[in-house]
Amino acid sequence: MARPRKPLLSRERIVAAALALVDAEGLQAVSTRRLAAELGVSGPSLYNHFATKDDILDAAADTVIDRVDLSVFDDGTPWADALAAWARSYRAALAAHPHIVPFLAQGPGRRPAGLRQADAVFGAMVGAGWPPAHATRIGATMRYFVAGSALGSFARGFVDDPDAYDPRDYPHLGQAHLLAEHRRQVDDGAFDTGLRALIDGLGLLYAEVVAGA
Amino acid sequence: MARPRKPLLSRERIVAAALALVDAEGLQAVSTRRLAAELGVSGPSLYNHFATKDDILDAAADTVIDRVDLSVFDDGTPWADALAAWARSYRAALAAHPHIVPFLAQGPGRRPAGLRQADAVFGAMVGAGWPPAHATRIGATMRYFVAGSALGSFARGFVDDPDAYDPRDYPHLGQAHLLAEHRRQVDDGAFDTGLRALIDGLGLLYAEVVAGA
DNA sequence: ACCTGAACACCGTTCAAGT
DNA sequence: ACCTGAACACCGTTCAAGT
Repeated sequence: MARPRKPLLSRERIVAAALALVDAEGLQAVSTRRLAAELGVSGPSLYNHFATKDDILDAAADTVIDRVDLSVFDDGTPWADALAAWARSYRAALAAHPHIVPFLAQGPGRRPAGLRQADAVFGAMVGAGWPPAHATRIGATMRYFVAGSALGSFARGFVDDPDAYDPRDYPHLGQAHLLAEHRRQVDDGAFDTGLRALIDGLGLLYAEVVAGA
Repeated sequence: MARPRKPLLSRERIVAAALALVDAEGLQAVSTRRLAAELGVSGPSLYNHFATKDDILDAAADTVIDRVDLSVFDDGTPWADALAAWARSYRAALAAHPHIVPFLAQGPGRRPAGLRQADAVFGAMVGAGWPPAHATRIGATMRYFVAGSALGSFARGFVDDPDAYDPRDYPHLGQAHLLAEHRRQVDDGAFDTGLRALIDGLGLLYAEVVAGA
């Protein structure tokens, strides 16, 4: 049919279809031909709107990050509570699209939402009295923890096959295979415990660096 | 030449060559044909020793994790110091092979070293008096943080092209493009700050959960 | 400007054939 | 048992051709 009078595709439609496909069938289901088929066009058509396949996935990942709630950094919430609320919103945004997390992990790429996030955290921490160098590190630290927990949690977990390991090799993990079942609870618990420890630890540092001196 | 009298390949040789190739040229340089060429054989030969390409990369990743020093969990080091030493050794092991980190992030797969690690941490924390549920969470929390920081640090960082973002979009990150340059320092600082906060926060929790009650 | 089919240079993996 | 070349069913991407 060659060129239609009204474009069949748009960046928005492509990104939405890519994210839907990732959600439904996982990252490896996304090939340019498959994605194009999903959109009712042929493979090369996508290259009229994006330079590469990775750019498409970057844009999809950006829409995920863009749903993270940053309003707590702007509404007078105390810094420690704001960090905790942000971390929970961040985790929830990733949990809503677990299959794209491993792609996100491959590097920030060209994703403006990540920068907006870094900017909001940095501004709020400096506003709360943290020295700029600390503000940068705090934002990064929280990202590390949330990203790491998302990977550990949502990326497929421990081997489900109990025969995969001999309990004698892991004296303390006698029922380790149960972890596959109870994984979600372990992960949620670890996230809560770690988040609390991080925030409390930063509170101690704040007393020393900002309130003290 | 068909079958040689002495095998040309072994799992060890394949894994070593795979890790060397990942280190030298990155994950995407590893194709079965390329890896086989590096070993002086043809592509399909690898399938006599591994079922899939991912199994090869899993084995390579396992050798990386296997270099993490777990001795601090067995030599009477106080639990908090042991956790910190382990985290630093873990980070150092990943930093030595930065290009394999994104693969590691795709899930634990079949990597016994990861289980040995979880077992050692769990055993030491329980030995220090932590309730088992907490011991599990602490191990996971630390893994989240180290893995997240490795991804944030070693996976290629912020966009290096200053034109990629308009400073007006990120009011607090005026010289954000400098982050590319100073990234290593920021990452190391964030790791130190985060690790300290985590350990200190866990210390508070310990006082409440174990020492108190 | 935006879509198409054909084509290029790859992939991971299977398999029959060789020793 | 362990290697080979040929083959299958794919890839991401380019490009000339069509409107």
